[in-house]
Amino acid sequence: MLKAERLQKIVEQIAKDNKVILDDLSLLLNVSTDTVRRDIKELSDKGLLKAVRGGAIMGSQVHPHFKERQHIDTQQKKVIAQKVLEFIKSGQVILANAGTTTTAVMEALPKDITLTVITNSFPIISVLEDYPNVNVFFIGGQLNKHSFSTTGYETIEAIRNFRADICLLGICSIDLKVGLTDFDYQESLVDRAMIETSKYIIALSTYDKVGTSDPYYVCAANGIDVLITEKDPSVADLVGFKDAGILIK
Amino acid sequence: MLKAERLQKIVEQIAKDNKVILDDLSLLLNVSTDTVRRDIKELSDKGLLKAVRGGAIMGSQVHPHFKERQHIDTQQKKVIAQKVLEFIKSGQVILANAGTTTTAVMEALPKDITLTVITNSFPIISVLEDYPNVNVFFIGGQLNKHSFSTTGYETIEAIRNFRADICLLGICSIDLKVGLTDFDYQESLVDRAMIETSKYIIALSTYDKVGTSDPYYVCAANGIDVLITEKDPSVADLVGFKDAGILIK
DNA sequence: TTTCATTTTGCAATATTATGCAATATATTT
DNA sequence: AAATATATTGCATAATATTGCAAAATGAAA
Repeated sequence: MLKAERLQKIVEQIAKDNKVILDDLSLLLNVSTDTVRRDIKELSDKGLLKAVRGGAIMGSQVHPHFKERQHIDTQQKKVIAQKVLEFIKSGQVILANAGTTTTAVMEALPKDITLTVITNSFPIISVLEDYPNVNVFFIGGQLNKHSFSTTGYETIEAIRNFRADICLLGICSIDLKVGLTDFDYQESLVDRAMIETSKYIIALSTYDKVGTSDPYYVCAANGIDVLITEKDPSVADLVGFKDAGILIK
Repeated sequence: MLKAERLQKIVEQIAKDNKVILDDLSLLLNVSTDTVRRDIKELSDKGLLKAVRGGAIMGSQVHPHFKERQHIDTQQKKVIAQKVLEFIKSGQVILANAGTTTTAVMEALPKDITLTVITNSFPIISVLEDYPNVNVFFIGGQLNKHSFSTTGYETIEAIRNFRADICLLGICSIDLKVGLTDFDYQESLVDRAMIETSKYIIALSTYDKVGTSDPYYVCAANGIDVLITEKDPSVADLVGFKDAGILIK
């Protein structure tokens, strides 16, 4: 049986019974429990179900579409998320922009952490739902159906009413000379506003975005305090940022 | 049975009966009371219920979580949604509050309709994503994890910046003498603000909420223009509203 | 085809988690 | 205070998860 078939059957089962059990699937699909476990993990990463000990159950029915687009570069983003955690302390006020990387960071937070998170990202909201001690403030505005976030005048104005300890900035492009840039004008404005109102800027970028640029300027490279990628800080392309006074992780 | 299933069932029970008893659960779920106790502790840590001697009761919020409410009375809500459609014309500006009924209305909209929708409800956003001609404005504010909506000062202020043609108001309780009331103070304030800034108020209520009341006042019964339930307008309990000048559908 | 790289899969060793039991402690009722 | 019910703790066992690894399968390029 093809792997794709297996995944399909698992999804079908879940739709039918609201749950699947590891051993049952192993028997039904004629593969080891290890494989089933890996399959479930994969589907879980795509947000199609929720992996639990011993099997899987239906994930959140409320916003399934938010999660479906997050399955790109999952591994790198998880590495970045782990690196971010050392900067986040209980009780802080965190401003987070919209993006799959910032969402991955939220997913990596310990379930009992106490924080205030301010964001304009709907996927982040759906993650933080399950964090009882995280106080969430959502920034309103015009819905952007591509980024699943709000933008526009009201969004910018609302951001200016906050002072955050940390700004978590998932970014489109970063280049030592050009600085941070975005391919969406409205989002670049949001990023700017977030940077201006935060004490400490942590930029999150997968390594392939380093050295690239987009049409809309956000800020100079040294406008950020930390740059986090999934690679080791000693990688050649990153040392330039270090020399510019940016902490590389 | 999976542990995750057990936890779900406990939460369901609590939502239904407002309480659970250790021994009952132990029997129902086929696990020792020790395990049930540990499950309850876990859920209690997440804030989903309050552990007490001998079992558990509902936490601070009296009403069940949106995820659970979403699946009750679905049929009635669909009937209501269909009735609402005749009031909604292309090009209008609609203000919608948070609730499973208003969400059901959005789901019933024709996919190609042109509208502007202003809301503080996250589930409505996730529905309207798929409507290419619906311009959506989200009202920011403090996240309320039970209703999946925003409330608070900023929310109220933002609402006041709009003028809507129609206000779709999913309601908690309505009584001819007491008027509209809500069980959540913050949401009652949002409802008030929405009513004040809209030209035409359509209240949506399943029939079982007619004649009931909650602690927080929203507006007088005749403060609304239309009342829509799943029942026929000729039903005895509804004619009183008709006499008060409210259109019943 | 053959070769090489990548992905998939199963296995084994190890770590983690879940569960029931029993001993002890604490609360509640009589 | 005594009796009863419920909680807490530590522990042993079983179930499940994770990790690294090697064999097999698959796919792409020569």
